[in-house]
Amino acid sequence: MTKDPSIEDIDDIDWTSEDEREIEDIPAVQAAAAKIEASSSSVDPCSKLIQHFVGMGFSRELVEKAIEQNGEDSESILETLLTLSVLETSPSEQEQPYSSCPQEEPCVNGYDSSSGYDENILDDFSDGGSWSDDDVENVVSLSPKERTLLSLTKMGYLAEEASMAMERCGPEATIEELTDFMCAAQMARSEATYWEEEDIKPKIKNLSGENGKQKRKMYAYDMYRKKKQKGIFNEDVETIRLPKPMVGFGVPTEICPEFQGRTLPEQAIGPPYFYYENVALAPKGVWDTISRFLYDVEPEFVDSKYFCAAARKRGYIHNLPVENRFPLLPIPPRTINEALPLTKKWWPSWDTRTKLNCLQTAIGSARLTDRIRKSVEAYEGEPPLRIQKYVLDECRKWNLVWVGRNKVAPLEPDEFEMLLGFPKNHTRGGGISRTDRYKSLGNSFQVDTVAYHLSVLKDLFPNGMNVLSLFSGIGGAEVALHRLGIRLKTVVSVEKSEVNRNIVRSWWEQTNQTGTLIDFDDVQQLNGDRIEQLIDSVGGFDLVIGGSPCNNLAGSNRVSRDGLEGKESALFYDYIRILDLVKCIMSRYR
DNA sequence: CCGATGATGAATTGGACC
DNA sequence: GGTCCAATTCATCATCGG
Repeated sequence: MTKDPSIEDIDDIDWTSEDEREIEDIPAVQAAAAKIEASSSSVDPCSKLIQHFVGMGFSRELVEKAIEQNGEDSESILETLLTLSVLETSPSEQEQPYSSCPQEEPCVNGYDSSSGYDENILDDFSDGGSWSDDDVENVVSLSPKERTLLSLTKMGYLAEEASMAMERCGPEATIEELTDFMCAAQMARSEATYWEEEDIKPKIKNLSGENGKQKRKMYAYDMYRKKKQKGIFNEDVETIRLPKPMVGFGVPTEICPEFQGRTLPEQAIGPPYFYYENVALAPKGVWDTISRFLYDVEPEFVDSKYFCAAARKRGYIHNLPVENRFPLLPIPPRTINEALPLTKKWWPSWDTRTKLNCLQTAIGSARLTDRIRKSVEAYEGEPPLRIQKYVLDECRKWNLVWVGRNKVAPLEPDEFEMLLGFPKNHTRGGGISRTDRYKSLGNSFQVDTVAYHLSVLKDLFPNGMNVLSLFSGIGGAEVALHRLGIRLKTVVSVEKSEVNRNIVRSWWEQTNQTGTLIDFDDVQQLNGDRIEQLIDSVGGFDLVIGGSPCNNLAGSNRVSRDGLEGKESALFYDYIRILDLVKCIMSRYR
């Protein structure tokens, strides 16, 4: 192995300390909310108005001042309050005065997976949440605009920012549209080379116009900027585009031009390293949201057809270096022909497939393969184009391969394993049914693809790694690291399915691991205390890796493709919750 | 109860064409 | 621009037989 210049100084890994940003991002409104005094029993006509705004989280002094200036026009009072509260938190002591994305909420507050997003916030309010009971009735009496504003400030946005966004996006805008806008605004601001505290407003105003002439690489920023240029009022919000070809920051086989490194957003830089995965073809806007919550890191979209004989279009968001990657050896067969040599003999010339489609959780039925056999059998030589098209369409849809004269069949579970880069029989036996094997494999990583991305860790951690593996499934991440020759010191694995946990456990025991495997069955068990305790005992995590459930995102789901807020896919918010906790706790240790 | 099976489209994107 | 066509997709559910 060639000596890489970066190997020598492992201690110099450029982790920027995060110590500075502990609690500075608490918006003024929240700070004010913390010191709400008991409501006065006074009966003067202003008191109701005062209570009204105090209920929103503004301090009493501020409210009185605002009323003094504006009389009883609640609209203008609100404007004044917003301005005043911004002034109260002078940005002078803040390195990033306008940090606004929700994930920057200080970890002392922890994360509530059911909140932190959209209208769930409002539900939290009616439950009391972190607000005192006295506020509840005030909150209920708020106008829709004020409720929205309150939601946003509770999410961690500055009141002025939220107000600005509401102004721009119009009265009908949803919370998501508003957070989108503010995130875009934050990105635009982060472009500014210098930050002058006295011209906050001009900078914000500048958002709608053109900003910054400096040339940069083609990143998400540009897409957000394009979105803004097209006009924020447009219904169609521009989403993150999938690259074509789908090779991410590079694959070993294809020559990938025009990519020369990337610069990560400051907040994305570890420790720990993190690696998040999900389906590339998610409903509109999903990847924008995911990216936003993962520190605005641009997703790396890769199709595993560049690594094996089956397609697998996935998005990966990670903060790993992208230089000097290397593939797992041996290089797996790259065509159907090479991967399944026995099919070659029966493969008709008019079936031009060289790659399989995505390996999914369900397989084609026997009845279907029978229909196909009959329709092809009816002809001596080549069937007519109409039949060819029918057969090919079904073969593509169900990933069928030719296993005999006029006979197609779905792939076997061990062929799934091989194509996905797992050892043979990885999911076999030990009490797992055939149906469950398909399901577990269909939901897994393609090991070669993930390993290629993780390969940069080998030189960074010559003594091994501590890994926090969320939604582990059948252990794709663990297998990838192991096959890279990276020692696994401690793996904390979270996986709901018992059969999957058994698979990983028995793999662990069969591969002579020298480390420790700790598993949990529920992400909810990983609260702040538990994570702190784990970090204490293992000495910190080097990598947080996982792909959260895709069932509510995947195209094959005809029943509940509900997006990121779907029942299972919403567990994404547990990923970021846990990642954020790890990040915060680790930063304290340094 | 468990495991296997078969029926069940829509969303999204890109390209060709007008 | 708009419109059509083609391709693709880490799935869910009721049901049936053991």
